[in-house]
Amino acid sequence: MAQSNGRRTSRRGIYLKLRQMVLTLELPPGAALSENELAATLGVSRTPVRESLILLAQEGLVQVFPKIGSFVSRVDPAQVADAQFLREAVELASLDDLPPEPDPAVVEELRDNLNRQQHEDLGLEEFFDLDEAFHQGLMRLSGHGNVWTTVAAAKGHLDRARRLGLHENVSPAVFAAQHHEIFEAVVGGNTQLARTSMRNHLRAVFSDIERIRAHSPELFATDPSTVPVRRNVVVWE
Amino acid sequence: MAQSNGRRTSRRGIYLKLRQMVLTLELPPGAALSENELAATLGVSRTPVRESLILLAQEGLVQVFPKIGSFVSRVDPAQVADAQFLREAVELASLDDLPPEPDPAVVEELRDNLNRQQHEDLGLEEFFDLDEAFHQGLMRLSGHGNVWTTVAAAKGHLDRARRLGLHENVSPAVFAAQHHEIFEAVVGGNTQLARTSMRNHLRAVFSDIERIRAHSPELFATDPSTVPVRRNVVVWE
DNA sequence: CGTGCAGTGCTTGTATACAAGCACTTGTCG
DNA sequence: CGACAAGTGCTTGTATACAAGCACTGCACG
Repeated sequence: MAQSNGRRTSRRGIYLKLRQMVLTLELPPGAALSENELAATLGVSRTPVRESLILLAQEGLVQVFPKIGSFVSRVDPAQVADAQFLREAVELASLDDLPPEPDPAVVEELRDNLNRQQHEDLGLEEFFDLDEAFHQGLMRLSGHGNVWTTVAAAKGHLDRARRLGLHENVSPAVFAAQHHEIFEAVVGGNTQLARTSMRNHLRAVFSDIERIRAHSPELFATDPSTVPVRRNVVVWE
Repeated sequence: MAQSNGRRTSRRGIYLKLRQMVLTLELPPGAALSENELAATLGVSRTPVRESLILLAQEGLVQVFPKIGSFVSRVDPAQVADAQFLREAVELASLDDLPPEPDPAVVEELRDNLNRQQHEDLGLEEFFDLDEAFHQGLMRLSGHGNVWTTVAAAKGHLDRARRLGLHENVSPAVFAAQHHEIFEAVVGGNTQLARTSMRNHLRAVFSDIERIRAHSPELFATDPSTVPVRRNVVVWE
């Protein structure tokens, strides 16, 4: 329910850019962020950078330690589980509010989305974008499109865990098929089938994460608050 | 899932104070907020005040119009409905995850909470605090206590609408009784009854709001973005 | 060789200065 | 009298300066 008015400020752009970089793991979990360094790189002053980091910190994607440093937060399994519970509760409840006659425009949009998911040479980021749009479209179908904003803001840790998973192996094809199954149940008016399909889909996504955690534990937070490590000062020349 | 580390900064205190004032309607919907004025009142510089307002803006409690002004956002019926849907979905789903043997400590805490709700001379703010703690306690019972943080952050508009409602008339006694009903069903292990009780309770809270909206429409937002009005410059002496 | 302590360079938090713009007031001119 | 334009005072956005503190380096001394 972020209420940002459309005015263009440099902060807005920086916030979106950093957020994207964190979610896509271009800025990996644990990476050190320096307000000064980011400001220099982006060609602005500390102020808009700092304000962006504060917003990201409130979302849980960044941790700020006063007088020490700012870091991309490690993927917290507890927050992943919380986000999983949240999205499952919301998306399933949304299915109960589907109208008898869904908006044809949205249905068409979803159908087009599914077609694109089946393309052979689909990049990972493209798939994630389509996945996001698909789930949000379903929420819009039941009139709760804006609630997706809240869910999306809360599932940053889950999204990063998913990207870790799909980076390893596993083609998106399986998930695309599940999307299709959900869609057919929805347009067919079979709410019960839609619910079970959706639940299975979301749980499958979730179970993938546990596998990854055993594989790459260093990207996950172990203790509730892992100790921040100031990076060594490296001087070039 | 706000990830604020415990370090004490003046921003933290200011943010919490302003948030409280907005939620309790001490700063009423539509009120103009000036960064300079707030800074002077609180005895700090613009910086921590400004950063607090940015956070409140992201929560939707404040609207910032560059070069024009900052305002406490009017209660948006759409956001109230969104929050209602969100909390209902989450709280009902949480009941499904109740363990066979609930944590005795939390159960005791809830029982104590309910006792306090029955006090005759209970102030409104005290009731709201108890109400908040009760619902959060139920979530902790099923292991989803942290998800409540996300829900709480998203339901600012709903909370303000509720306060408008209870300011008018209606004693909290009715809601306290519903709390009791839910609690008994939970400790009795009757999940189905708990669900229906919870749903009825939340819907009762929600229906109260529609009544208020007809009564005091000026506090609600009408258009998606109501036009901000710069307050007239008043000079004393 | 080991230990302690000052020094250095970074970090974020806060305060302040300047820039850009909206809305209203007021003066001036037709 | 009416209308237009410059002026005034506020607003937030951005840039910069200073304050406080952590972590490490490296030297001095026992």
